[in-house]
Amino acid sequence: MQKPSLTFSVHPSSGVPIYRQLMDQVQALVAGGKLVHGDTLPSVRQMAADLGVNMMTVSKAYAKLEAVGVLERSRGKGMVVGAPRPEGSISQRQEQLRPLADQAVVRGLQLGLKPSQILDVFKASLEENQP
Amino acid sequence: MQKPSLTFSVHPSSGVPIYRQLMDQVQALVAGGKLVHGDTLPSVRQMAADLGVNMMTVSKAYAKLEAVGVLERSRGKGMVVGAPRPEGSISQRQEQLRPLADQAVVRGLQLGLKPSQILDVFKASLEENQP
DNA sequence: TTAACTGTATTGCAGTAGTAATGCAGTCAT
DNA sequence: ATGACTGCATTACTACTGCAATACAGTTAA
Repeated sequence: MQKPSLTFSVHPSSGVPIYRQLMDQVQALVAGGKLVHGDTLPSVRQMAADLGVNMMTVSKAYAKLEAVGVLERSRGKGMVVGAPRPEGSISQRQEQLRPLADQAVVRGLQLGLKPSQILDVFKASLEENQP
Repeated sequence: MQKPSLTFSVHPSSGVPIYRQLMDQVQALVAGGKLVHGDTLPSVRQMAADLGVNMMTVSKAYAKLEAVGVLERSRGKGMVVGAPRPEGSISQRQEQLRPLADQAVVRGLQLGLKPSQILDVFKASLEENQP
């Protein structure tokens, strides 16, 4: 199933690599449930044309997303959103999340925010990304 | 004031650049209150010898930390932990934290964790980094 | 002043990241 | 079988990153 109105955008001179901007957007859509198992994404050529970039750049993003388990790809067909496949126990997965959490927390403290104020940011982010 | 027992460590082949590993450690110590305004850090040569790396690598880490406002440096003297200087309103600073929070949240969702489980990770991280 | 400490600027170099042009290869409707 | 669509591998080039060797420059106490 092709989702009609998914629009992506990249900012080539933002410092963040194009392929990564694209990855993040797809990943957020999947994590947030806007894209679910079975949905297809625009072809590399389509997406490349839309964004005005080389198709290999798009391909690279897709490839990395497959490596992470977000997408499944097959030559001649297209890119499809993969089935969610949680690996390991809950606490193991929580452990994996820890470094990112630490990074954010340290940054928050360094901004002079109180723990409760930092927590509020996390809560807000959770609400907005809620599936 | 020199803190006697601060020990740093780097893992050169971890993929994370040495200077960044060092930055993160110092930054975490400052954010967590283990290093406060006025404390001095080991000299670049000292630190370089301890870690077994080039002193320019240490210097680079220190330089970046100064750019971020964590340290103050002056030639001939040494590196000193700067005064905390929160900029902008609370909500402005919370806004700055938002991208990092989003990144962590998306990752958590992608790991198949429930919002409450993600929040638990954040709380745990906050406790451990508490000033 | 000088010794012994501080950090810095310059330069070089190897490795990698990011992007792209182009041709190859699988799939499917006709 | 063929055309039109899929994604992929190869190659190449640029720019940047990370690290280091070395020489320079400020500070302070004797």
